[in-house]
This record gives sequence, C-alpha cells and structure tokens, in this order.
Amino acid sequence: MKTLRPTSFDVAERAGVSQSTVSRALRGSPGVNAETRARVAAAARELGYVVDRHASSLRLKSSETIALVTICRPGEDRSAINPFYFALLGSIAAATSARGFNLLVSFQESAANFRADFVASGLADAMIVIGTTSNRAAWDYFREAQVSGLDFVCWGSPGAPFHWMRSDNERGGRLAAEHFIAAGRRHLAFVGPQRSPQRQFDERRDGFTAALAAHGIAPVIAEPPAGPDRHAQGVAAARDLLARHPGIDAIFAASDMLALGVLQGLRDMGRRVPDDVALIGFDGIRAGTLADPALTTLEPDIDAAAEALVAMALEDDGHTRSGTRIPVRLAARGTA
Amino acid sequence: MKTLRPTSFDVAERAGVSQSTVSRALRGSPGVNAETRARVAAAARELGYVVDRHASSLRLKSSETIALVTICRPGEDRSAINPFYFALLGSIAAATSARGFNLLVSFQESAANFRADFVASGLADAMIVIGTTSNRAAWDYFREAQVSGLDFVCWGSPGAPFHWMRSDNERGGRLAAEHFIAAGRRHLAFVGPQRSPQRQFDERRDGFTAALAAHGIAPVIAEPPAGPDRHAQGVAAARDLLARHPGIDAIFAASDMLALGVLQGLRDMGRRVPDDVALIGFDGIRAGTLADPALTTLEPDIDAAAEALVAMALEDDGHTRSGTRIPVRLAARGTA
DNA sequence: CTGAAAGCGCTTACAG
DNA sequence: CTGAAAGCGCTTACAG
Repeated sequence: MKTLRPTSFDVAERAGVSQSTVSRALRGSPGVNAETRARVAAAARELGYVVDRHASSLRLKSSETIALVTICRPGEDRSAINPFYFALLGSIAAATSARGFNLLVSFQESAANFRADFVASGLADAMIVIGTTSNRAAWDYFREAQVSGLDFVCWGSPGAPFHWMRSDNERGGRLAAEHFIAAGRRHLAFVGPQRSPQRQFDERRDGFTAALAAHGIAPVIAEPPAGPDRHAQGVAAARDLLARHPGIDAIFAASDMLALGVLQGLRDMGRRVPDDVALIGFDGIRAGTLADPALTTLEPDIDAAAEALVAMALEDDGHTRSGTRIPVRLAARGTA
Repeated sequence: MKTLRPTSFDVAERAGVSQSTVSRALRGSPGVNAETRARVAAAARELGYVVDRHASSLRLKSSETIALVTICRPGEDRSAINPFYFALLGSIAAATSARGFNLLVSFQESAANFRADFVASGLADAMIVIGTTSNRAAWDYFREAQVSGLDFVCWGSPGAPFHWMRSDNERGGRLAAEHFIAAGRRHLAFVGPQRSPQRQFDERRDGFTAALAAHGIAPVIAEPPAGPDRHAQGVAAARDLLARHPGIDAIFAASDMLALGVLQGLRDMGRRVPDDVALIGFDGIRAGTLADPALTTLEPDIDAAAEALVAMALEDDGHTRSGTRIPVRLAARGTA
C-alpha cells in the first residue's frame, strides 16, 4: 500500500531548482522569485508532495502541537466522562486549530497510562490538563511532574504548584442567589461536595452564601452522599435534603450533573419544579437543555476558557496569568 | 523557561558509553549488557532525558500516532456535537493508548479547516474519520482525498470509495420490532430521516419493517421536519405523527437525540410514556439514561467499534475488513 | 535571488 | 557486546 513519499529533492528535480529553494518557496520565505515560487508550487502539487513534519519539527524545534490530557475516573466508561470536559475539549480543539496547531489528546486514569512528557519528547509545544479532580493518584502524579520541570497549565481546582485557570465561581454563586431572591424564594439550599479537592465547588458555595447573607438568609448546606457518579449523588441528596427540610423552595447544585440528579430526586419526592422547588445548576452542559423542564444553569464562556488556556500554555512567560477567571452567565431556562 | 533538553549524547557521556549504545539500551534492543543497560537508564533518569520523538520518527518513518478527524456541522457549537461521537472519540483514545499510540484529533467543518494529509505529512500512521454525514462539503472533500490517495477509514454511512465500518443497524431494527411486539404493541411508527446520506438510518428502518412484516404489520414511516438539530426535529416529528395517527402506541426513532426529542414531543401532546406510547432510540448515549423515564435504546458496542476502527486503519492490507458490522444490544430501560 | 553544506537528534547496518 | 558513521528530510546561515 504505502507508496514512497516524495521528498523536497524530488520536487526540486521536477521544478529544476535546488532543494533549498524548494524549502524556501514552500515555506513562503521572502526573497524567492515569484516565477520560481510558482514553478515549485506546481511541481509539489503534481507530485502530491507534503512537507515531512518530523523533519521540519526536528529542525525547527517546534511541533506546533498542543497536548491535552483529560483525567478520568479509574475504570470509568468513556461515555460517562462529564460532558463538560468533552465540550471543553471541543473548544480547545477549535482554539488550537485557529492557530494552525495540532491537538494531541490523551485520556489518563491510572499509573498504567499516566504520562506528562509530551513537551519533553518534543511531541508538543505546550500541555493542558483538564478532567476530574476526584482522581487523587492522577493529580499526585502531575504535581510530581510539574515540580520536576514538566510544565503545563490546568483547568479547575489545583492551587500550587499548578498554573491554573477556572470559572468565576464566586460570581456564579452570587448570580444564583440573586436569581432565587428576585423570584421570592427564601428557603434555600446548596447541594455540593464539601472540602473537595475541587476547590471550584467551595467557591460556588461561598459566593452563594455571601450573597444570601446580605439578605439575612443562611442556606442549608447539603453534602451529597457517596455514589457511583454525580447524577446518582444528586438523586440521593435531594431525597435526604427534602426529608430533613421539607420547606426548601430553591436548590443551587454545584454542577449540572448533580443538578440533573437533584431534579430526578425532586420528582421522586413528588415535588414540582419550579413551582414547589426552583433549581439552578452549574456548567451549561447540553443535557441540561434536554431535561424537562430545561435546567437553569450558570454557564461559563467555554470558548473564552479554551482560548485562554491555549494562550496561557503557549506563552512561555512563567504563566503570569495563572489564576485567570472565566466569566459566567446565568442561563435562565425552565427550572428557576 | 525552556531549558536545553538533554540529548542521547549527554546521556552517553554521563554513562560513559557511546551514543549508539544509549539508543540501543533505551530502546530495549537485544544484545546490550545488562549492567550497561542499567547504567544508561540511570544516567537518563538523572538527566531527565526523554527520546526526541521527531528525530526518532524521522529515522523510523513511523510516528505511532493515529489521526482522528471528526466532521461537525458548519457553525455548530462544539458542545452541541452529538455525544455519540464524543463517546466514540473516547473509546478510540483508549484503543490507541492501549497500543502505545498517540491520538491527534481534528474537528473539521468547512473549507477553512479541511485537512486530510496527516498521514502524508508523517504526522500519523493512519487516519480515522467520524462525525456527521449532514456536512456534504466535508464528505465531498474526503471523497476527493481518498481518490487522490490519502487513505483512511471511516465510521458510518459512506459507501465507495470509502473504507467504512458501522453498527449492525438492520439487526438493531429487528430487535426494536420484536421488543415492541412482545410487549403487545401493534400500532407502530418509525421516525427518521429518509434517504439521508446517513445510510445507517435506512438500515435501521429496513430491519424494523422487515421484522414487523413477519407479523403482518406495516409501520408508519415518519420523516421528521427540518430543524436546527436532531432533538428539535424529534419534538416536531412526534407532534405531527400523533396528530395524524393518534392511535400510535410505539415509536422507534433512528437515533437517541431524535428519540429524546420525540419523548419531549409526546409529553407535550399529553401522552404518557411508556403507558400510552412506548419508545426506543438508537446509540446508547448517556443523556438517554438521564431522561425520565430513561430511554430504552439499541446500544452499539462502542469499545469494539473503536478497537476495530483502529485495527482496520493500521492494517495496511487494503482494508479488507471494510464493511465490518459492530454488534448492538437492546438496553431495556424505562420507555419501552 | 539561488545553491552547497551543515546540522537538528535519533536508529541501525557495518566493523571490530 | 560496543563504537564510528551514515542517513532519515528538512531549514537556514553562509557564499556567491
């Protein structure tokens, strides 16, 4: 099958010029005669010549590639990965493509496939790490890597020694609180993991409680029971919460998957949404729009997040923008 | 920031051997003294040395990388990509990783970013194309590419000149029919695009109608009206269908996104699911399990599909396995 | 504006 | 078992 690929020497011969001229012409270097350039381009086209990226990258010492690592839960089915990360992956792909860069993706879950040497091996110019913070072993591995000099930026929780970026969670929490208050809700609850390595959850809760405090309201804080995934945790959390606090009329869930579970739990308890209980999630995942009623949520600007992550990863300036916050907006739909 | 990366010569010096020995020791070539090998490994570790993949690939003429192209709808938000493709992407990543290969991903939607030269440029050893068949321009581009010698395999519809693989759609349709019949349903309908370039839809319908014919039943075939996405089309299709055929008691939708829309449409029409109308989708996407009631669906073995696609792409045997069918199973959940 | 040549960092056939 | 050397296919400083 594999037919011998033509090299720049073949193109040179066909165009009747030297190999160096072929290289210059094809790269668009200045100072190449227009007529020569055209002849080279024609010869390349005729031969189906494409520059060898390994040879090129080796010389240039740059691969124009970004490596994207997505950390998964061990043993997790790929289709069960939080859709937020798939959406972020898609936006990162768009951002890299807009720069003419390639995207190398790697889903990692256990020591069997932990890898952080994409930049060290020359395969990528920069690396981005996203995914669940529930995988402690993975983050320990990447902490170690960062400390030993394998550089990258990441999305979400991590503090030092990571270079991170995340949503404006505090503001998201405040927006949720104000939305509930404006709708006349007074018996509020926050459902989310407490003291999770996912600092983002705490930030959402803190923004929520701070805004409510200004109205003299203290929400119930409900930690979801352990469960196989966020959705299952949400179902259980709603049941527990309503059993203990039957008067609750509004719930802010720390993530959409959790919120979708809460929605299901509320239905199981015979509560109407939003009539009896209003509900707001966080993330803006597609599945929220498919729920009935559609989930009201705090939606981070995921394209902005992707663009900022790529820029931050590529800027070799010690990641001065570490700590950048991505804006969020309240998407008012059916549940609140 | 960028500190000079050590080369195999640096390792050689530190280990007190020649550079060729370093290369052999690190690659695990036979005939290297165990003690020498250990000394080289230690020196490499101490220096934080990682083999340069461009130099290595250039010599080896192989990159141990698979390129995965996902075709999107023009102008489509990345978070709106059918989750089935994200799940397939995840499984393909797992399959490539299991072979020690890297995965290069590229989302393409318009002439601005059409590219099929990943193998020609040496960036990848093989290429896989998945994604929506609704993007005609994209498939025209890839047809052209295939004809001109840029080889790849794809998922889904395409016939010649493509090397393709898809679900056992015909059998899926039969399973849906039998499931409905066994439950006593007799007024059946199929909702799906007709004569779409997505041949898979026709196959699902044909399996469905063939199995029903054996029971002397002819289902109503409903083509969904045009719409911004499959979900919206499903909502509208359900309304039209029920208005015209109020007695329908079971619907087989050509895909899960369509089915989720149908579910919504049935609710809008005041029909209870599954009591009044039973519903089955196709794809096994996660969002189906979050619906209320959870969507019964035909679930292709996506890990098997991914593994087969990778194997097929990598096998340089003229893709003799073109036309492979991936097994599907009926996942009975709440809607049927 | 163009060519001859060096060199990017590896792998491996060839000698020893 | 190990070393010296050629060569993978480019890019670009150096001459002209």
